[in-house]
Amino acid sequence: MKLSTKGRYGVKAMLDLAIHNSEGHISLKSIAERQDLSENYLEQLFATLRKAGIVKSIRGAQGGYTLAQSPENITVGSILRALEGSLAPVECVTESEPTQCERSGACVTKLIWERIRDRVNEVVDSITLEDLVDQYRKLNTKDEFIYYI
Amino acid sequence: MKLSTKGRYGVKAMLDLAIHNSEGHISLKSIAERQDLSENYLEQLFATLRKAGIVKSIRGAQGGYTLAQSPENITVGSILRALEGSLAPVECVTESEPTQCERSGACVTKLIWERIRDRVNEVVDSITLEDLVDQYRKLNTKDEFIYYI
DNA sequence: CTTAATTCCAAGTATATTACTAGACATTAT
DNA sequence: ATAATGTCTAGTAATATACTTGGAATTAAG
Repeated sequence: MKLSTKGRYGVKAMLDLAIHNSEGHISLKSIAERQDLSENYLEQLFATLRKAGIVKSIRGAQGGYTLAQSPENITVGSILRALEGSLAPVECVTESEPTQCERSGACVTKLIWERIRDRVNEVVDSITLEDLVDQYRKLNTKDEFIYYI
Repeated sequence: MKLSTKGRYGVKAMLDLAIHNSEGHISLKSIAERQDLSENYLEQLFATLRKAGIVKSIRGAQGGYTLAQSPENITVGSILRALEGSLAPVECVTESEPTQCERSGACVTKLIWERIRDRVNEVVDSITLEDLVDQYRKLNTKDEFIYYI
């Protein structure tokens, strides 16, 4: 039941981007350096995020990425689902195209997996990038800048 | 964020065992046949469940397994955590021995992972084998026996 | 116009994990 | 004595993860 690095790095990188959102285009290189992540690997994650309409890119020198929507409209859930796929704990309760077994109509354990799926989605869909930026600013006051993400 | 087959098969097999709990010792062979699982693989899962004190075994011919506690005292959470380890979505918020990074004291994303962990635990700890057996009996009335798990 | 900085794209790869299988041994009811 | 079980350890094929590599396309700045 672990998230992969895609989800973890993705949220971290998106929070970094949100924190610097007012500064124009942000390069992956700068995000990778600040967050100590592989730039090449981040490229793949941001390709996915771009296709999901969560970030916008500008190519060329001085190019980079910006949020495609304002931070209060980007949820952790949308980031995680873009990068990880459905957060359902088993295939058969995936929201979109569940691959149902022949017993799915009256499966007892399925009820457990659905409840887990729904609670997880509730949590991640209730937290926006704005919430995280606010938390970040509370923890990182200007006089003791420590940059925790 | 997927469960492995350990967790899925484990809950399935434990529900099967709970359903047949009144019939004495249940062999892995019979569980494997009814649930269409590998008997050898189930052995490994039940070795773990036995060490966790969730099932008891009787060796020799006509031996098998029984629940170590009554069904209302065995939660899905205890089964899943025995087989999968912590259900936390990332290592750093594992309940017992979290491997903390140097930033953990004031990490923003950590708050997300803790909330997911807590909601998942709430769900699985609130569902007992008795609940599942009840559900099962409702879905599988005697006159239309279909044995869905 | 050239260069450097960037995104974009497609493959390749080492490592780890998963989901088993295989086989030998120990125990016990019949 | 035998057959039916659980117990234990090791091996293994397939898959997924977490990247790396290399090159092409784009564009701001000098």
